[in-house]
Amino acid sequence: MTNPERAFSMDEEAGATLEDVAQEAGVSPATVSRCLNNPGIVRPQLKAKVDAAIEKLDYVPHGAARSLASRRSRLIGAIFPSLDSALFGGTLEALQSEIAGSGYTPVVASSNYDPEQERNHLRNMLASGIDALMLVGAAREASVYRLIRRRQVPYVLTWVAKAQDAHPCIGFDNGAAAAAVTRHLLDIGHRRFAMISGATAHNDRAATRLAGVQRALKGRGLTLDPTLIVTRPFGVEEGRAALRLLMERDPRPTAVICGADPFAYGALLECQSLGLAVPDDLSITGFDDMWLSASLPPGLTTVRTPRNEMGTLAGRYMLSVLAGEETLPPRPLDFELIVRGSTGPPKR
Amino acid sequence: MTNPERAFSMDEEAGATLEDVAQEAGVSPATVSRCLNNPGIVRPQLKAKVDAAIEKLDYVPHGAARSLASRRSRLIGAIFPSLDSALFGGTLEALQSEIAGSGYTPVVASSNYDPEQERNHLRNMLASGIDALMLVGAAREASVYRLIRRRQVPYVLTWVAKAQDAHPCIGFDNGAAAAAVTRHLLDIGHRRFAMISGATAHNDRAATRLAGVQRALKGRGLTLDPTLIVTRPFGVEEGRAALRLLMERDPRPTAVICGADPFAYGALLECQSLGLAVPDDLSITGFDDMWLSASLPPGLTTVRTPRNEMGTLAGRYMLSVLAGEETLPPRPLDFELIVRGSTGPPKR
DNA sequence: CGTCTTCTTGAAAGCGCTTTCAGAAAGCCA
DNA sequence: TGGCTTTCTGAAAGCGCTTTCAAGAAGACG
Repeated sequence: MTNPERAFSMDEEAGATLEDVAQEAGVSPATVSRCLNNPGIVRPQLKAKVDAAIEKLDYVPHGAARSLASRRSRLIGAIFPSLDSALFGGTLEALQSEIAGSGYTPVVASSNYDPEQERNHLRNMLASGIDALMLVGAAREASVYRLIRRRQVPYVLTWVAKAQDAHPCIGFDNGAAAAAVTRHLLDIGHRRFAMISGATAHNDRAATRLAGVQRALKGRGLTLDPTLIVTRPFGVEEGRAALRLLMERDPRPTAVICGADPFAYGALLECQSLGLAVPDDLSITGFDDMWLSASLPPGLTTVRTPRNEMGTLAGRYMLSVLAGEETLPPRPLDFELIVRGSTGPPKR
Repeated sequence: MTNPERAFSMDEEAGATLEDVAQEAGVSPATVSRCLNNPGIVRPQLKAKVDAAIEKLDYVPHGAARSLASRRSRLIGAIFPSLDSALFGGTLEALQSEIAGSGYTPVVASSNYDPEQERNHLRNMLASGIDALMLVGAAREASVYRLIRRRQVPYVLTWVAKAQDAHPCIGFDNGAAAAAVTRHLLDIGHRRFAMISGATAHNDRAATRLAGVQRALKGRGLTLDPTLIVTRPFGVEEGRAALRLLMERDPRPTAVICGADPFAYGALLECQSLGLAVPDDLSITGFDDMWLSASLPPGLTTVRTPRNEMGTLAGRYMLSVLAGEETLPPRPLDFELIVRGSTGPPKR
């Protein structure tokens, strides 16, 4: 057990074990363990000795051993569709801050919007024994959820307000948000709409946003002309290209609803190139209120989504479930319609 | 917030263990273990039986037990200064893709550019038994490196080309990149420079970039007027504010070098507000070639940094060290000066 | 001052897996 | 076919920690 060498050199290679600490402090391993996990029940005097020994030996508990014995890994998995836009970064960062205080660490993966990759990462994470799991969106095969349930891992879906099978969700209503944007445009007089949407195939957020727009239009007796729906991967350049395409339609739309801010940035920039005045010739809206939306002239009308809050609450929710508390995910979070200069009454 | 039906029961419905698999397949646990870790050495016939048993029982190895016995966690730590800009997201995503194939998963944390937080996360990660570690930048207290070395955890620093104490680095020369930008401006005739820099306190990348600019100027017998150096937290609005400030100087600079693209985006937008023509009235440069740099008129002259490549190579380096191969980190990676419309000869 | 609780503590049994080590099986050569 | 080497397999000993369980110490009470 104890390495005899270590008695002589403090800087031995192997880290000190709990047993070493026990010996140093003159107590049993059990007591040291208790000091670490349940300090309340050990006599202060002993605890002080143990703390001193820990300090002296620079002891760090061995996570795997701990997990094995306690059946908890203190790891929380998080799988995002992508990490290299600022979109999910905020959620991840908030999640991380929230759980760090409780000694949990997130393990993360990016699925590149690919269900297959997501499933692989999930398998991997389950094998490494994550205690809880955060996913984005609800659209995935039932077998994936079965896998999770089977392992009894608490999980939460983010970026969506509700899912079909009563999965716990922490998010906002994408459809309502898209509808709100649409109604704003309707209210100021627009009648001919176009939409630049992210791919809806495995992305229920994109799909729901599109549906929200359509629903709002239908509520006023209008429909979204299918030739005025352009579906693209997310990106500024994609937004530019999409706008150029839309401007070739006849008659042109007077408002372009973008399913994500980067599209809208591209659209705004392309208008500038084409010499179109925003909002007089064309109104443009975004989605998410990302970092440039306030700054890019004339200011982007968009929906502020609670992306940090979702991370925080998802973390809090999982911690609470892990603590054995009876927990219900909060009701759908609020979004906020931010009206800026990129929308106005149609002038034609 | 409570519910009689608990969302999840904490009762363990134990999953199949390796021993169950062994029994099902009629072999010893050792053989099953070998099938998992070293399939080559077990007779195909037996392996088939084992595979069938694994399939049948839907067996997933227990990560903690595995780690404990093998002394490897298959976890690789990565601590970033921030995650909610797109800057480090690309590095993380690339790292993740690179190591995923080898069965490793990244555990990540964000330090918010705060050494204290970084240290805490590091402790946490060491405790959870990461096999390797990726950090950003080299500037941190020696005690932090001691902590890592003590645990014998292979590590690599990214976003820097070299560090004082021969830490393994995978990155590019920030100073040379900044100098390249500066020389470009010098070459087209600029003589009066300003800089918008990130905080240099615990950020050696920012510090090195600033130093690179100063070095390049000194090479041509010029200096950077201290009143023309504005230090700000990264952000578009901060860039705007900084530019406004700089335009109040007399005489005005003819070129503003930004230590990061978001600053430059803000600066460009503020010029637009102020009615300044870029590049005729003012040349502006950025750093990192982020997603909007090509699109934001008139196109931002900037330095393309190998942010994905750093993630990939850092992953590859760590895997290679973990595989016991003798590995040298690659020589400093290339950056690329991208000249776009935001720079031109001073017209005044 | 003895008995009954209530707190603390230590001994010991694992948690599920990997990995020697030694033995069995199979292959090889004469 | 016998003796030797080379594969392959199984038994068993942990990896470092948590967590019963029972015993000892300390306090409460008559």
